[in-house]
Amino acid sequence: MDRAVSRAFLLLETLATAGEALRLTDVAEKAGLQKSTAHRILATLVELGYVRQDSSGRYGATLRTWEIGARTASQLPIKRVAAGFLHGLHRTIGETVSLTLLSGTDVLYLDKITAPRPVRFRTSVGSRVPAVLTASGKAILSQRADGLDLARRSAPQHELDITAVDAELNEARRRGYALSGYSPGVSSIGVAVAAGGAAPEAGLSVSAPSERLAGEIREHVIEALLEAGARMSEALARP
Amino acid sequence: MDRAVSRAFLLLETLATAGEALRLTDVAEKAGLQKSTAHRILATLVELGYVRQDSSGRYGATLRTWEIGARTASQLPIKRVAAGFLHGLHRTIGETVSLTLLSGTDVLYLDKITAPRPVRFRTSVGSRVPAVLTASGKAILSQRADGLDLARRSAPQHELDITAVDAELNEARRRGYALSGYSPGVSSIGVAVAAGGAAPEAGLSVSAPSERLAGEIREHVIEALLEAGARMSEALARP
DNA sequence: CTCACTCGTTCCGTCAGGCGGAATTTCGTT
DNA sequence: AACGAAATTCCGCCTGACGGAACGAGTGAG
Repeated sequence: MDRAVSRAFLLLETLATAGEALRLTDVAEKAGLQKSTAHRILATLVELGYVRQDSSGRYGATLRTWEIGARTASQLPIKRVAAGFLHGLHRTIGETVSLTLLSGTDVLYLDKITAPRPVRFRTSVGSRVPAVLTASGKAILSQRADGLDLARRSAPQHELDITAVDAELNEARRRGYALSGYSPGVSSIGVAVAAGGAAPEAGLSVSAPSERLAGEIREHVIEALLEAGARMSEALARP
Repeated sequence: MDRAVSRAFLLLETLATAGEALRLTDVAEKAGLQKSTAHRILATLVELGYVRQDSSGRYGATLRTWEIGARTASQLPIKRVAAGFLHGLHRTIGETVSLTLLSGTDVLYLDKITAPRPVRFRTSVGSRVPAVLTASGKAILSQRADGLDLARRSAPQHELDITAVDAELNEARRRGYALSGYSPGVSSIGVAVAAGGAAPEAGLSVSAPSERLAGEIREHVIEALLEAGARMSEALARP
């Protein structure tokens, strides 16, 4: 295991997470490296274009990482296939629609079309949330053999009642969709998407202020989601 | 300059660009590395979670890079500030609107809201296009002292007539916006955004099939863009 | 069924180059 | 000018990266 390589990525992640440019001393300390070591590796990263140094000497991540990451993401078949369905849902419903992907016990927000009437909740594309806390995540878990296990593994950190989660997943499996409201005042409805009979890994969800997802609108949204989920699963099955 | 580090990123970029999973032999060859060296570094990247190996042994980039890249991008002040203006433009115009950032002689697509009526041209978020070929890029160049130089530096690869470009940039500077149609059938209109009197680095643009950007609609779009550009520049000036 | 070929993986002797403590330079401050 | 703090460079030690070669697993042809 190449030490310099793992340290380089450690530094890069440190800078990307920091948000602001950091001084060498702080980067080194956060990463637990010797100053001279951090300096040498950072110089390499600067030369490669992944990091830049501002005029005051502070180090920050460039958009290079984002750029090559975007290349990976844009080539994902699931993202290509989903684009049309996301637009369709957004057009008929008019609220924020998201595409999520199961990643470990979390759900990763792969894509999103935000509502014209902006909602103040921040789950930006690229962010990671425990699957069991989200609507699409629950929908995915509900249709997987290891769903409850995945929920349990992220449970300790969130003081979940596993019995209640189990009941909720059963309910979701029965209905075909799942609900969530872990962010106060915001409701979500999610469905799972599976490629050709396999265990689902992706999900679609609609989020909006709770009052805008009530009554008959709610039924309408559920219907649209179920259809989009089914059609997208179908589209994924035959490449 | 840590050799292993630069090789690790070389391999990562190779995989991210490839789109499909690659065999060790091919990765090594594309990157110009010895098989055993590539193997060792790839094993490190797998351990770190940036690369994964499918059941047939092929290597592919994971979404890890995308994830930490997204973290960097989402923290960019310019992206936060632009979000509202992009939505505003999209709502009033109804066509695809983009946020671009000058990066060397290229323009980087930082964010985008695509039209409900989908247009078939692929400049996805994260992609890179020579600034002098795009509307927002020309708008940016037209307001920079080094604009013509930047255009010239990317010119040889694109057989540009520098005299014509110079004239076009002057025209754009005079009007405050720039046009483009390098993709046949698609027209774009772009304006520059500058933070507090400094040389502009960002741009806003509207793209649509040429026939939808004609006549009085066109005037309407230009007006909206000019106002959004000015207001956004203003918003960037006071942090 | 066997042979031949290819590709992934592992081994290992060599030595380049990563390591980090310390020295030096740079920068900002009083 | 002088001080302190931080960035950068230096340099001797020695680890761990390197890559050619050997090995093993898988595959297809005969």
